[in-house]
This record gives sequence, structure tokens and C-alpha cells, in this order.
Amino acid sequence: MPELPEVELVRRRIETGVLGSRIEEVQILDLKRLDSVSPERLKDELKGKTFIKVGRIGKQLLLGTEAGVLAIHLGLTGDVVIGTSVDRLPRFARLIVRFEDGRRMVFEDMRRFGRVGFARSVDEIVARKRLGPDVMVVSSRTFAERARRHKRAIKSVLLDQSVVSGIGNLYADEALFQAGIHPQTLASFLSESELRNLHRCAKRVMGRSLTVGSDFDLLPRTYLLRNRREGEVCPGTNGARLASITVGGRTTVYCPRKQRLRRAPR
DNA sequence: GAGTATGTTATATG
DNA sequence: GCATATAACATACT
Repeated sequence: MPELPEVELVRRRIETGVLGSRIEEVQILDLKRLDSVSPERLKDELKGKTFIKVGRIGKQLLLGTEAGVLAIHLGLTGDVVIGTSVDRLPRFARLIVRFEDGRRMVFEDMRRFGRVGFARSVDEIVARKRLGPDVMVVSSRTFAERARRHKRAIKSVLLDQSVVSGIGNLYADEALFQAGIHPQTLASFLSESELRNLHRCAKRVMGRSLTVGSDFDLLPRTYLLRNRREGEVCPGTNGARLASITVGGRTTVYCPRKQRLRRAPR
């Protein structure tokens, strides 16, 4: 499910679903999802409170109450669904927040990579997670300045949430594809304008995904995401075949013709 | 059974 | 400190 656009869609769902409802009870079905908060404290902190603001930085969901912030990270397979007590509980429900008006917010997570934490403030979460600025909010200038400091493959830098937060494996590939940059190019080899352009591509891709509800089939045919598999025909016009390599431990699909590797700084 | 998966983090190594 | 590689977490699906 979740990279920035998917998390943003969840954020909006939560915002329209539970903003302003008083919390009656919190049920923790999987203790290991909790991150630096005890079950007792989490329940105490939330009971009787109201979510008054639902924010997001990168892939981190931030549900603010009068007294603190519930931080939800969806991991690889997490989701948050809003319903009522008559609905069937999702199969992989890990945490349930019941509201006084009968509504219910359920954090579900099949593979259990997600995490739920609590802090007094958003700043505390940012510091604890070492979260860089959100990719949709940060300026291209700042993005370029932060990225260029690293002497690592640009793809690894894009995935490093402390540099800039929100980009995941799929959108990293798409942004690099659109920008025509080989994923293994060292970030420090890229020029300021190349990095700015890369940032624009990343933002455009994610914005576009948001407008189609993250349904990849509704993305333009020119997008790599439509057919992100080794051996597929490049969705550009060059007829090349897509290649697959590993960068920073992650599967990386790119077009060898459009994204050439450069071995010296520009 | 083998291989793969949208994420993060700890650990070891250079 | 920086960068890389690897494993670990856990489970479904092809």
C-alpha cells in the first residue's frame, strides 16, 4: 500500500472520518506494533480525548489530540479504515480506537511492519524518527542541497527518509525514470538543476497518483509504474527493454537507454 | 518449495 | 562519521 500518495489518501480518510469524535476506548490487539509507548500509557493518553488535527510528514501519519500525537506508520501492508461497531473487523486488525459516537478506527496490518507510537508533540516524533522534510513541501533548492551532500547512489538517497521523507521504492523508480537519471548515479555527481528537476518529477508523479486515487492503471501510459517489470518494453518511445538491478538492497527497474550511468560529476 | 514484496532498523564491515 | 551489505521483522501470493 503505502508510499506518500497512499498515506495521504489514508490521512484524508481519517480526517473526514474521525475528526472531532471523542475517544471512548483503545484496544491493542498486537502489542508488538507499539513503538516507545506502553499499552497503558497509550490508552490513558487517548481515552476521553479528541483528534483535532490529522497531519502527515512523509509516510508518517500524525493524529493530534488536545494533549499529544498518535503517530502511525503503515509499514509495508498497513491501512487505517473507518467504520462502526456493526462492521466486520478487518482480518489483520492490530489496533482499534472506538469513539463515543459509535464510530471506529481500525489500524490493520497484514505483515506487521507497521508501528504506532505516541508523543507530546510532532517535533518529538520528527526527532525520534529523524524525519527529513516532506518531499511535497520541501523546496527544490533545499531538496537539491540536502541530496547533494551524499556520496551514494541517488536512488538510496531518495529512499533515505532522513534526507527527504515520503518517497518509497516504486515512486523512486518512477521519478528517476522520468528525470532520465540512472539509479546508481552518485548523488554528488548530479548538478543542482538535475536534482531540482528530479524533485519536480517526484512531486509530479506523486501528485498525479493522488489524483487517480493511487490506482496505477489510471496513470498515463508513459509511466514506468504501469509496467514496472524487467523485460517489459520501456513506456517511453525508444522501444528499449526495462532492466532490473538491486540498489541499496531494493529491486530497481529502469530503462538502460533513457537512464544512462554517468561516472563523473557534472 | 522458492522467490518476491510499496518499509525501517540493527548490526557488521570497510 | 559515512557508506554498504545483510539480516531481521512477518505473511501472503505467484
